[in-house]
Amino acid sequence: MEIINQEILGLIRKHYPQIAERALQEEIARVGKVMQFKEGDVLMDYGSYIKLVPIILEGSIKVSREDEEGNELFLYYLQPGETCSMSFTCCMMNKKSEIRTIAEEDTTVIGIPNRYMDEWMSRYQSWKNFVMTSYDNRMLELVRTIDSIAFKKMDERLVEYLEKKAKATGSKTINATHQEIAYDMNASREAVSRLLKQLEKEGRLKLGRNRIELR
Amino acid sequence: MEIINQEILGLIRKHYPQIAERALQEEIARVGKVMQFKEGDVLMDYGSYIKLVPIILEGSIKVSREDEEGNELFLYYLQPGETCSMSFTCCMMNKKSEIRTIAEEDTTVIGIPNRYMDEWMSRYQSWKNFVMTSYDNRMLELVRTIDSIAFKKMDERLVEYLEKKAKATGSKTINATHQEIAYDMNASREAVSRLLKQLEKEGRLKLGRNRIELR
DNA sequence: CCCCCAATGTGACTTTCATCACTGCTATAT
DNA sequence: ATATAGCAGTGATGAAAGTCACATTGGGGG
Repeated sequence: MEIINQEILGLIRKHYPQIAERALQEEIARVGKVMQFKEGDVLMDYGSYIKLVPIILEGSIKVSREDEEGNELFLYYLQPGETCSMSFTCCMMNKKSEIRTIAEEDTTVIGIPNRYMDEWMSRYQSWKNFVMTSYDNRMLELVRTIDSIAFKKMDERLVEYLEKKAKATGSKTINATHQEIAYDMNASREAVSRLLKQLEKEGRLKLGRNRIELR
Repeated sequence: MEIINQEILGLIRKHYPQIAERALQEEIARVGKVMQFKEGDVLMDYGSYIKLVPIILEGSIKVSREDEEGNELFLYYLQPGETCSMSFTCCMMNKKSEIRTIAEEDTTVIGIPNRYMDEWMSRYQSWKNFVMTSYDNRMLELVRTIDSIAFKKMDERLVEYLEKKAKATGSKTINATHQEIAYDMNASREAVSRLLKQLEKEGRLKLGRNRIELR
């Protein structure tokens, strides 16, 4: 007999109030596999198959996309209370991953084996709602990403990027090189550097080596 | 007592083989409201609320996004056998629409009142799978749209656009002005004209007034 | 403490595309 | 048949951002 991990149960209750059924909470704590990732760890890469859907308990996960030539583009962050919608069907239909997920900071997730995904959909109202809402939130996030790259100039996009990154890590200080930011935005390092300098002149942030302090 | 529309039932069986349960097929035909749209009709606009989820039987629907300043961007087409995932939660949670959908050609859809959406999810395995797969396909489509605008230049994007449009209408001849194409791509008319001319020089298409013939 | 190297800053030039201003074409309604 | 309005072609110019080349800087390891 498996023992319910009380700590996990507490984290689920804290971050997933929308998962109301006690029986479901307990089932998640019982069958879910707790996984810890260090900053920079790759959870999922292009073309990889996954068997567990990650439900995020602590930390944050960066989701990005890469084309054939290796150009990369940051899509969005996943935070506690969220899950990777891309994984659902990936899991359920045994499809290859279309995205890459990397731990933005030290992160704890609970992996749900895919057979439960499906079973719970029929059995628990709140699980079904959770899954549906997750899909919808991700769609909306993707549409906002499209807005950004289709309608906005680099300076606006950069500000958005920095704000999202700050929010994801919960700190006004961002640790990243201009080159890393440029990769995420699919831009050139020089352009990012010049725009950051401009933002510093406007007093909106302060630059340091490997460090950006937002106001 | 309502009568099952045999024609609708036939169309459902034809375009939605994945909806296997006979009882579900019949229920769709019974409670669904058949709606006809003419080319150019707006099914759903920004900020509008919808009460019916459209399941496409015939024709095709153009889905696009507009920003605050009125810049527009084509996202993807919906075809028979597909549904508007954006509508699910829009419907179920009474949210405003984030997108605009326009009939690309004369189109027949069957509208499912939202209370059934939810009920069927628990009751019919194939409906649940259909909904989940739809979400996933749309996500993938959005990611491909992102690839396009983030990684590709106008010429490639234009070719992709033309190919999608031809596929959606099932014809190698596209009826559209350069201005309309420019709107969809969030580009300038002149740029579209010049690139089309270039493609014509390369022998990849033939230009006419309001008309583009693909090879 | 100094060296080294990765990170950052900067100028010059190019490419892509938008914008503007105008010309010319073609279908159709009177 | 002609006027006209919407469509399409074209050149000039400019802005945004990429690319290349190189200078400068600052922090950690020897």
